[in-house]
Amino acid sequence: MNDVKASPEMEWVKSGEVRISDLAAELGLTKGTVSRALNGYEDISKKTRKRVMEAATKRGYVPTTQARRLAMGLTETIGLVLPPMPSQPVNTFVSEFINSVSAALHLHGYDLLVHSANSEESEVEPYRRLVQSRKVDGFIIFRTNEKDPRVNYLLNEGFPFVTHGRTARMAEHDWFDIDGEKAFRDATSHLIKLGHQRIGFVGGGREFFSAQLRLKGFRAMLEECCLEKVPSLEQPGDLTGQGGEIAAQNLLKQTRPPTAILCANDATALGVMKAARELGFNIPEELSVIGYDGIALGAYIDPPLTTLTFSIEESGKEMVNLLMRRLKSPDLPVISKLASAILKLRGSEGPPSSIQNKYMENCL
Amino acid sequence: MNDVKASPEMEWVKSGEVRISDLAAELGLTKGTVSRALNGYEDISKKTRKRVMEAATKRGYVPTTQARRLAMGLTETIGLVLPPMPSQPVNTFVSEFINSVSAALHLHGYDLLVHSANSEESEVEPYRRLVQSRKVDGFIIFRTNEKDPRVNYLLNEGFPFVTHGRTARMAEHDWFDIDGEKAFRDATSHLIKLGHQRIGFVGGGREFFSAQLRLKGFRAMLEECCLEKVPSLEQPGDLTGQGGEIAAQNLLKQTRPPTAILCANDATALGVMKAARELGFNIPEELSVIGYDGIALGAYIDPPLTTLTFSIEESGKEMVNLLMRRLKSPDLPVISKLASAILKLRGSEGPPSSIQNKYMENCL
DNA sequence: AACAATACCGAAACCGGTTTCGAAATGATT
DNA sequence: AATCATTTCGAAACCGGTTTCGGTATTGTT
Repeated sequence: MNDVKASPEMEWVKSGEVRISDLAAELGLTKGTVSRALNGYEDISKKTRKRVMEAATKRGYVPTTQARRLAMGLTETIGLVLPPMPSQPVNTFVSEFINSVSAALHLHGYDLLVHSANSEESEVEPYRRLVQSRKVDGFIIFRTNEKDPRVNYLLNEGFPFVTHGRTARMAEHDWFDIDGEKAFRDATSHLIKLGHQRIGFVGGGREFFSAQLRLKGFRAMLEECCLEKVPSLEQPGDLTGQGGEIAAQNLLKQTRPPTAILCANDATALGVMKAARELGFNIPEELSVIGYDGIALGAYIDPPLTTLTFSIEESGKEMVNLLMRRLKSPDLPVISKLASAILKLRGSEGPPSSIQNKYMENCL
Repeated sequence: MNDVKASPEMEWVKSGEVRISDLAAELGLTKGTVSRALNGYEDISKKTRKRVMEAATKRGYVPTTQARRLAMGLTETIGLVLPPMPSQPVNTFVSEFINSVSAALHLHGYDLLVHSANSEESEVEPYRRLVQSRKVDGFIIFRTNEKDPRVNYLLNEGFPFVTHGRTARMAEHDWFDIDGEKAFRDATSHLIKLGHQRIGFVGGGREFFSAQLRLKGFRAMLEECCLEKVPSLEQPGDLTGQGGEIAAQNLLKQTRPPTAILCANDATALGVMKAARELGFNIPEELSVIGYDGIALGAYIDPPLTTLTFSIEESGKEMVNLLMRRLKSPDLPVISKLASAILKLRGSEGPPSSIQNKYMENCL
């Protein structure tokens, strides 16, 4: 509580108007001595240290960040570049992620610099600028692609960073990810146990590594349960609601539509549900839908969206931990952390309708 | 296109390894001269300037930001503190807002520092820290309260900032806001023209100035259309889905429930719709619902949510413009900008059912 | 009491830029 | 060719801190 008392006689003290040289002059010391006193050097007598610290708090001295950082040769700042936003209906992830990253960084005395990507220029340009102008010490990267130019650039530069999501070069950099493969194995298994035999999948573009892994988990569980892989039931998407709509139409207009659809994310799932409604499919009676992301809003739609959820706060924290470790000792071997998503049942899935079930039995 | 050619012979040049003194030495000049040459001072001959600039681009020289800022006595950084997030289902506003603010700042050569608020400490503490350590030149504040401690603190300090939303002291600071009053006049008028006579309202807490203004618009239009103000039809909320649910239950369990409900934001509207479904009200046949925020996701639910929408991108841009103006000339009179929201009809509203309508006529 | 060891602080360099001031070189003027 | 005005650049201070190094003053040892 270094609050300046608001006594009437005391004129208002503007914050941060006092410099280290002012303090030094006032105390009859040199600024070097003041600096060492405040930073806990051992070669300062307890008496002077006390004198200095008291004067510092009394005068409300706070070192100028820019100067300190210049002298120490670091920025204590981490960069986060927002990928250009295609009209994604549900960007709740981004703000929560920023929030948790920022909070975690703060614990280490670091700041978060948020930069937006200009969609007209190269994807790596913002990174290049931030590196060259030495505005940041490291990066937090999310929404990785399998072959990610940002990762390539930073690896080439030898610049510290951590990704949220794996990449083709994941052996060369620290990363944090959600085990989407396992998540989709779980979700697929859940549907199969409910009795579903024809399960559709709406993925993300080939460029999204995580979406590929989710597809992989889906396929793996199908195979494990001896269900044949039907190519027409695997539809590509783009992780948006619109993409979900289109994919759902492709799936549901087939002569033998699936009784359940797994979606690579919640936005896609919302699009799928919309298309399903419009085509007259009741959810979950005639069609089960499961998403991925755990957006809170999924609980408010009808029926509430069953989804795979994970802790964004944990993601942020873990990534910051990885990055801080890397900054402290750049030569440590790369490490990674895989967290798991859990299936949050909310009601958009259920057993397939008996009619379809019988139909299926006849076919097999 | 200052890209380093990736010719095989050329060894990879790490970015930002060359300092201004290196350049100066290489050119046989002093760093002062190099600095002035690069910054377009008139007292440098065209020949030397050309020589310097060529050497700079060739060697990939980019001035170290920290040093430049220290020397020039500014941070070129704007702070944005994320308010502690209550479990708001739809935070899409925040990320879009950050994105647009960041992009706009970048055009002016400014960076965006995002800080998260620790809910355990005072609301102004993050601001105080950023001001005292001189990490930012100004602030972007959003989600203002009528009596806002952050605004009080910064006004007291004489520190530049712009708010998104009005406050009790709006005459003393620059602000940008959406005309929520007019927006709710429009929405109310729309419902009345559809034939609604009993219209419910779910607001935000008293602390949210903007929510109060929306209520004001609602009341004004009721009065203008000679509809009596029914206190029980005005329910408080907290701008969350849960708050919407509770408020809707209070409204719909009344003996004469409203035929339409206006909500202070979309999150609330989603909660209202959920509660309405659970109580057996069909939307929009038996109950019209209108929200505010224009979240894209509203288009994917059933029925699609009619809402008042505005451009977040414009908000960000305008606020940055106001702030830049303030930084450039601190003594200019305060100005403000009011943008308008437009009613986006998507289907969650319609004429009241005839039965209720007749019932109303009897009563009047 | 003389000497070595230690505690404590001042002086100065440094981080990497910007900006002011003055001097030297150049050009123009008569 | 001498004088004055300009052009052009070097020197140095400065921004506000941190850190190294060395010199006193003090303490401890015999």
